[in-house]
Amino acid sequence: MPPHPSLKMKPERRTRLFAAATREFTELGFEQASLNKIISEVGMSKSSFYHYFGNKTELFEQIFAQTLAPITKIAEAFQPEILTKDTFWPGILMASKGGGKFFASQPEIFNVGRMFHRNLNEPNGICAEMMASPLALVSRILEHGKTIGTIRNDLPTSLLIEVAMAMGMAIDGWAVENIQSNSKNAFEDFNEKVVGMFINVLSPKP
Amino acid sequence: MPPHPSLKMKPERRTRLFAAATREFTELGFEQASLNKIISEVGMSKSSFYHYFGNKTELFEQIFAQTLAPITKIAEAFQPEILTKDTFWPGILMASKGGGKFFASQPEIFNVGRMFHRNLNEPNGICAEMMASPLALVSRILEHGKTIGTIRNDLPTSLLIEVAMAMGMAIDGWAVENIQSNSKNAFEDFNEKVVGMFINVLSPKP
DNA sequence: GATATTGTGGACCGATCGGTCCATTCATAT
DNA sequence: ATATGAATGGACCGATCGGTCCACAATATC
Repeated sequence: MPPHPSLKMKPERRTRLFAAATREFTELGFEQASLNKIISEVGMSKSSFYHYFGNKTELFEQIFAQTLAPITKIAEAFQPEILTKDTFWPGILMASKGGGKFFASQPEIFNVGRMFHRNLNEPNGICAEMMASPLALVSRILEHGKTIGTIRNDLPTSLLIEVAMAMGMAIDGWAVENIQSNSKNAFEDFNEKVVGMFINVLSPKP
Repeated sequence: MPPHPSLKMKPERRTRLFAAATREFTELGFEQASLNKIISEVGMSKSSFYHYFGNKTELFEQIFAQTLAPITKIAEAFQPEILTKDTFWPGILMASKGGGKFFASQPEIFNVGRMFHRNLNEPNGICAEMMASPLALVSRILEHGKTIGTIRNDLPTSLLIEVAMAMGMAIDGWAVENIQSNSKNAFEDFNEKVVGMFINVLSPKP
């Protein structure tokens, strides 16, 4: 893959464009988002935009590529099969904290993540593709957890995935709007409680 | 409130219109749904439509009024304050089963419910209004549960609401697509497990 | 059968959409 | 100074949107 043409843009301009686009995509969803509004917001003309991007979709994809793709790389390197009955949940918790740090280090990633979530169910299927490998990872984690007895076996994995994803998104959305305190303790406490909720739902029931 | 003009339509035609609209609204969301497509699908002209409806929004609202409003009436009559420590979760389970029966008795309500969920986050705010009282009810249930010690007190109610709602929607969506067996036993089992998941997440933690 | 009311087809409207096109400007390298 | 390619402004395109309007058809009332 050759480098994307938009990388030739003046970085500051590219950043402002991406910020405006992220806001618009998040608020309205991909289809409903107005490309006209995005570019007029940053004072860019149609021809300039189409000089750097083939179409609206490419803008979306480039934002993803710049901020979220590195995370999926990390996630792909994660080997759930290594986890044992004793290390399973601590491993998840550690990964969660690590991910949290990564997120905290570049805050705009929160917004991109929300944009991503917001558009998962759009009929264009852009996100569905990008989500394929992370989804497969979650599936692997849950299936492995079932074999070693740390994940409940009485409900289908597909349901557990849906529920876990929905919980994660809900918690993330709530956190973005309600946690402004940067108190590190509070954040760690919260993180542990969140993982606790997943344990409550997903671990085997008597 | 005078009766809505659309009630004068030939019932069979109204039903077909509502079915097509529900499908479109569910698949694409309110804004993205094409009114042109809906009416052409049922062979109705623009003028006919606007003879019975003031605008696109009224169509959405009428579908809601016809199928979901009765449920919210029932929900509003529900008095969570009556529940005690012993009757809390059994009461919820019973209500859940009752609701399930009501749903099962008129299957198209599933589709309308999904349409409703699908559009909750749309920026038009139509659903947000309709959702106000059900949301308030959930809030009352959780707050009351906190005072009698059946709901965990270590996390804010607003977060618990978000998580519970997200779980419910995820489970509902999964069930609609994956439960076709009409085996009554299987359904009751599933219902109990679902309530169990809510108990796992929401009940107090040591 | 004449009259009034209700229902209907379809052309039309302004707005907005994503996307194209081209003439001009700007920067850079020789 | 000039040639060259990248960058830009802005008019324009066809399509689609929700919604309006009016002339005509159907139905009901007398």
